[in-house]
Amino acid sequence: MTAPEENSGTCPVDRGLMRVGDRWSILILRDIDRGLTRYDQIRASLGIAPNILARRLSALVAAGLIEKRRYSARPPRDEYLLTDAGRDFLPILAAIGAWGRKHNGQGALTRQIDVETGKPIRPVVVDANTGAPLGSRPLRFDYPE
Amino acid sequence: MTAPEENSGTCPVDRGLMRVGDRWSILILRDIDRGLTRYDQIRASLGIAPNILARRLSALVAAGLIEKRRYSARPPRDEYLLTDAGRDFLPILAAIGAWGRKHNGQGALTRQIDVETGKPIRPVVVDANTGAPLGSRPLRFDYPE
DNA sequence: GGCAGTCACTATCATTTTGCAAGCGACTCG
DNA sequence: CGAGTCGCTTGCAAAATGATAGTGACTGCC
Repeated sequence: MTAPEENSGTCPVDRGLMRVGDRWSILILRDIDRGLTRYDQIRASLGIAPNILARRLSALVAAGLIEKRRYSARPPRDEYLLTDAGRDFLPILAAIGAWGRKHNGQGALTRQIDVETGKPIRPVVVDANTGAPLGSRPLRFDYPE
Repeated sequence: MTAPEENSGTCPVDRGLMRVGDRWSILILRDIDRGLTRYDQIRASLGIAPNILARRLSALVAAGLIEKRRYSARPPRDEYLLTDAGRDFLPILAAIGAWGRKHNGQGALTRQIDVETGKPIRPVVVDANTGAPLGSRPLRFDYPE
């Protein structure tokens, strides 16, 4: 993928997508969050080819979203854990999930439940300054320099 | 991309990614939101090859995220506009942008400004039930049937 | 009318990425 | 010792992507 021309490099969305980028990576993060931290667990869950999974995992490690940790020395076994950057990405997953449920959501779907209230969460993106959901107030773009 | 095995079809994240899926599509949505609604505007902004852009645009139309509208009959000219589903996706873009800024953000980056307050927005994903940012309270997954 | 120019593509072909299937090395368990 | 599990790698076919060139519909200008 070549570099953009006009808007080169100044878009934070592009910066974000450079690091996660494809569908498999995002589904892998979801699985690790669900507790599927081992290679074969993820492979079985996603039905992904082994070479592809290996490539995606090392790309995610290189991008700093997950890390590989040895949890057993004697059979040598590793698991993949989210880094801080990876954990920071999880709310976006939830927002994508809410969108998917709304616009593509026939049939039974998995949900996330708030443990304290017992209710399914309803992820919404808000502006932390005003508390208003994005889309409810007018915005403008601000381009640097 | 083949179908997942174990977790087949019940994940709303997967449902969402089926429709947007790749990096170009997401960058196209961003550009349309910025007001670049015409083919050549988007092509120049992204530096994308014309055949790829045409394919992505028709995929986004087929997925119901954008629509093609003729705004001039006499030179026949069309523009691409966001549908409701497409507009619903924009807050996720903002959240991805916030993540990109935080974890990959050296150099000047574009921002979105709240027109009323004049301040840059700070997108955060919260649970609409509790108002708490995701990640601040324990959650569990709930699988159907 | 003829010619240059714009816009929105399509066609062709090379390159890259993805994905299936098979195999492999380290180890455990019986 | 032999079968089985886990976490991959290798080889190769198929599909997607991307660079480049060209096309058709029109406008505007001599």
